[in-house]
Amino acid sequence: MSPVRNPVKNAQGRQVTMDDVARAAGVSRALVSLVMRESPKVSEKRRARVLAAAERLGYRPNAMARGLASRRTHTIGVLLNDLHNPFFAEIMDGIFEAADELEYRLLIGTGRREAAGERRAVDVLLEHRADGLLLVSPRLPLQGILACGRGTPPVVVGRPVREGHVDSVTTDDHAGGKLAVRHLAALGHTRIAHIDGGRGAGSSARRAGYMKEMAARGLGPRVVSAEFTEVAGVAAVERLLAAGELPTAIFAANDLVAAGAMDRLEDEGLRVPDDVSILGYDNTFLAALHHMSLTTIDQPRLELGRLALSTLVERVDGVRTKGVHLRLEPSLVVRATTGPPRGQTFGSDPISVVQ
Amino acid sequence: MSPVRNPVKNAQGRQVTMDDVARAAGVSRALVSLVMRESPKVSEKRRARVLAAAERLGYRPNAMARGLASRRTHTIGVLLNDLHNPFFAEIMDGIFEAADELEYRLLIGTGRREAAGERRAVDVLLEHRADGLLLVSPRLPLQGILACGRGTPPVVVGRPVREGHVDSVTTDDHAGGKLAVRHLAALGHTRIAHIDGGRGAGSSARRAGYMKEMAARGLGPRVVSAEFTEVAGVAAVERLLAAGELPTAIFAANDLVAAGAMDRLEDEGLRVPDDVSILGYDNTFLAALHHMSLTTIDQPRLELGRLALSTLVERVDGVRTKGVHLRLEPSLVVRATTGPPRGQTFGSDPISVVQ
DNA sequence: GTGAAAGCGCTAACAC
DNA sequence: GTGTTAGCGCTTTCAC
Repeated sequence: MSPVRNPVKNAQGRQVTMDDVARAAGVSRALVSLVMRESPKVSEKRRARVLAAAERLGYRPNAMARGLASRRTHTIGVLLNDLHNPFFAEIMDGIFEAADELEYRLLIGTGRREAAGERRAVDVLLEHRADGLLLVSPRLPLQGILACGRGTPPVVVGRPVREGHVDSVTTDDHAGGKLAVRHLAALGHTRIAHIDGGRGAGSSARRAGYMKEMAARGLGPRVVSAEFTEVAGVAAVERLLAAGELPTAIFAANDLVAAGAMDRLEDEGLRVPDDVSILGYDNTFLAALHHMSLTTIDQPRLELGRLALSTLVERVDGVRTKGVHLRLEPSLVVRATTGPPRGQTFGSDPISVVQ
Repeated sequence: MSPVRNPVKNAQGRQVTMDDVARAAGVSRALVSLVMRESPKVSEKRRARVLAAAERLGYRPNAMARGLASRRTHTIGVLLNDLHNPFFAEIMDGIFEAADELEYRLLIGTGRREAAGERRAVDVLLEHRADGLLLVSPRLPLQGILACGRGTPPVVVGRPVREGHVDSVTTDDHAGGKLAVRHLAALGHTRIAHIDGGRGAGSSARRAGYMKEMAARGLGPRVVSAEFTEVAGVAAVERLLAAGELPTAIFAANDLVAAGAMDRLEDEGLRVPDDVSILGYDNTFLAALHHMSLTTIDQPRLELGRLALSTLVERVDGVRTKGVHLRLEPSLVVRATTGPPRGQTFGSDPISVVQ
């Protein structure tokens, strides 16, 4: 394990360059370049000489010069919105993993949760000549996304995009919404409300799935509009309470909303799941916290991130030219916050996975 | 709000360059360069002409070429370890905020939680000629950190570093540990155990603070070794249980550990805080979840990240040459998981902030 | 204020 | 296998 090397200065007080290494090793600069790029057509003897000289001088290739000359940066620009939501942190985990494996660097920009900020952030990523763009649940209008398309391939994760040659990787949120209703209905619930995620990515599909499955079962839907935060969950339950329309089960837009909803209910002296069942979405580590033990719809977050990055790299490397739209399947994870409605013993085992 | 522009091709099928803009505007390339850098010594008329031409052609400056020529990238390399822990996600928030404001880009590398991985990641950041290095709770041995020092200034956040000209930004964890004991002792506890964070950053200082304050009060310490995760918290309580040495209060290394500990206790039929009080560390959003409502020691996470970045930029910009070691004060946040020990009504109000 | 010329450190043809 | 020669797109003296 050699120590971390570092761009050291040469005699002239500048950083060490290939020329310095070439001179020290008594070869030409081109040869050094070949060695650095691990070309097979260099004799073992010279390769060793060059490597030794590089090590001795503390040479470190200059990625910018390399990028300028080769027109490839091996850098992926990532547009990120909201690190607060653990869902995104977990997607980033997958992105990091795949980037590491495929030897790509990550340049990360954030849009401060506004479309205008995102535009500026994308601008910056493009100025750095990222080889590709990874847009994580962007708020950016679709048009802006498409504009990125010329020159630098984009892939959107977490938000369905059908148009253009923009790749996308998502979870089937419509199916997820249906899954949620099916589970609750199977437990015997008929009054199932949905607290939605407003204009957040994936929200409308989840809501549509909910609506569809409710209708299919002849149940009356009840949607409370909110957004993807805990406080929104609290407020939504407040409205339900105020309207005197408390359902026996609530399908929340995501785990954070579910947490907020649950808190508010418990404040009211209501018990989960005895009085009201709660179902979340995402299956972030939050839901898995033993203390929370939230029944939820799982999105394969790591896989989502990994797939997004590798899909992008395929495109960047020119392995593929056709657009793809990958859609992963959500799944139900039953924990402790859902059960049969009050005074009803439904089915055999309420804690079973219902597809 | 103009649409996202993008490096468009010129007549020769290459990206649009300054030369193209210069030609289109009927000026020299140097003039375009001045305009792009917002130099004041360009006539208003020409400036407008150049800007219009650039806009029309979809010109976007090439950050690599710029970096090569100017020897400044306006990019900060960030070494990140563990996005899982919300503590780091919240620090990143602060870093992003400050970077945005100071117009610096963030190149982010991750070490896969091992020192060797970190070394490689730092290598990459250095190859990209980041202007400075931000090391977030690095596992890297100190020597490696110091090696980074020549050429590229580093600042470490979340881990105390006294040597060399390495800047650091931390919370006073020693004080935090004392704060924790004081609160619990003031509530009347005498059997206070500490589940520590093992070799994690900040762990030893928290433990030392705990030890010191316990000794100062003539109390016998009890430390269970663990790490900064929920499962470690579960396991630690398990050991306490197995040893038949359950204390009346537990000071956990961080909020995740506290969550794990709490779960395990409740599984055992014990109630928090009636049977055992629990105190966390970090004050991540997790602790604030109403459902959790964890008493904890607050680290100013956003401030930590912001300060780290601005400190680094000061150094990069040459505003400062002396090393600094900033240490922020932790503070106690009382919520619902601490109270007087069983059968004891201590003091006037158990839910008061005790310094 | 403006333009010409010389690099920044590297890759990529192409000869040998 | 190895060296030579042009650039990559920009900044930066330095004259004018």
